[in-house]
Amino acid sequence: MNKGNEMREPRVRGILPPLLPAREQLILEAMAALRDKTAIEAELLAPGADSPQAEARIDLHYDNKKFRYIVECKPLVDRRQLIDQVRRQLPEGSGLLITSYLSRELAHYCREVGQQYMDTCGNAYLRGKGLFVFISGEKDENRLRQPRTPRGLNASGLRVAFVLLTQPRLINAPLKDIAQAAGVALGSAYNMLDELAARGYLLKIDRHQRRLLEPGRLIDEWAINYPFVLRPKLAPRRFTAPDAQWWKTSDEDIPFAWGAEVAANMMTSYLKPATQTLYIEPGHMESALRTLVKRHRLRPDPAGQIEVLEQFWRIEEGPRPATVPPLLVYADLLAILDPRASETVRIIKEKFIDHTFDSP
DNA sequence: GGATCGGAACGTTTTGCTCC
DNA sequence: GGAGCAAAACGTTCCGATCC
Repeated sequence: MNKGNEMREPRVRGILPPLLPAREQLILEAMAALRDKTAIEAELLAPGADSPQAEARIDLHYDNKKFRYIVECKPLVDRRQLIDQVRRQLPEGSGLLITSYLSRELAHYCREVGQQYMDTCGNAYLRGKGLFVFISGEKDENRLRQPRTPRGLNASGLRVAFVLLTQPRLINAPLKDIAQAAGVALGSAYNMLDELAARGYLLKIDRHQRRLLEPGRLIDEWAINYPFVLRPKLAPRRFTAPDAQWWKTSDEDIPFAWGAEVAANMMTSYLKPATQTLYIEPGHMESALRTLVKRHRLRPDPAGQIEVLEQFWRIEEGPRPATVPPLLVYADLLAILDPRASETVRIIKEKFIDHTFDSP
């Protein structure tokens, strides 16, 4: 807590208990901040016989009077329950909570319940005979300055990016909807949007407006990373079928969507599928597989041409599409590394993906 | 042991309602 | 119409469990 003015070291008296260095530092910083804001001098003391369990005591000197406090030190106070817990531990009237930063709301709560506090940003609530201090709303500058380090796109990041790329209406949707569509937790969706913004893929205009930047570059990065990062987590299973043409049979009653080569065939009529990839909702996985196995006499085979994966996104309302979104077909085909597929890959990208973000 | 993620808790903003 | 309030919706932060 040094804002340009040379700060004197706060006073320390007596042999301090085995206080953790970080806690001692916290108390000293809070004492210095209080002196900066109010000119009230503070003195850190060892706990006395009256308060052997306390972390420390401090004396505040103001107007030729001394105010003694029993200190409870909490590096982080971010919720009311913690304040209530401290209140129960400390003696009424002389108990003092010292923390790194107390938000305006929690500061007001402390005042409401009568819990005196000091923080290292200069916020304080102190009340005694001839003493009244209430400061709240001082910002934690260290916290505000913390930079964010961009990381690579992980599985959750790929999930979120996928729904933004394939369902562009979600870009300005509430976080809750994005999280639900991507199948990730709300906190993860928030972190992943932050991640996309940090990597230059997303511009947060305000609370309700976002814009996808460089979708082409994001599509490329997504397609490159999907086979290695997200795909292995989709519980892949392989099968073979006695009839190589089994996939031509209509299975509309089973909740799955075609990916990779079969999807490419349906979209372009260009590629003759040698392998079949199916995406099934996790909730329907077992029943759908049972039906497929029975109907087409599939049998498990680690080297089989049929691959079954969990569908990782939630589809929009309406009839179930027969194929997965073009972006996923594109990524699956790229991963196959089969020269037969290269022309189809190009057609799918040009015809089904690139135009999606042409207009603003 | 560190990284990641889900979910709870909390803070803030928006929306809807009532009353004047 | 708009001020005031409450509830709902949403965004943000952080803890603890789990995974690697």
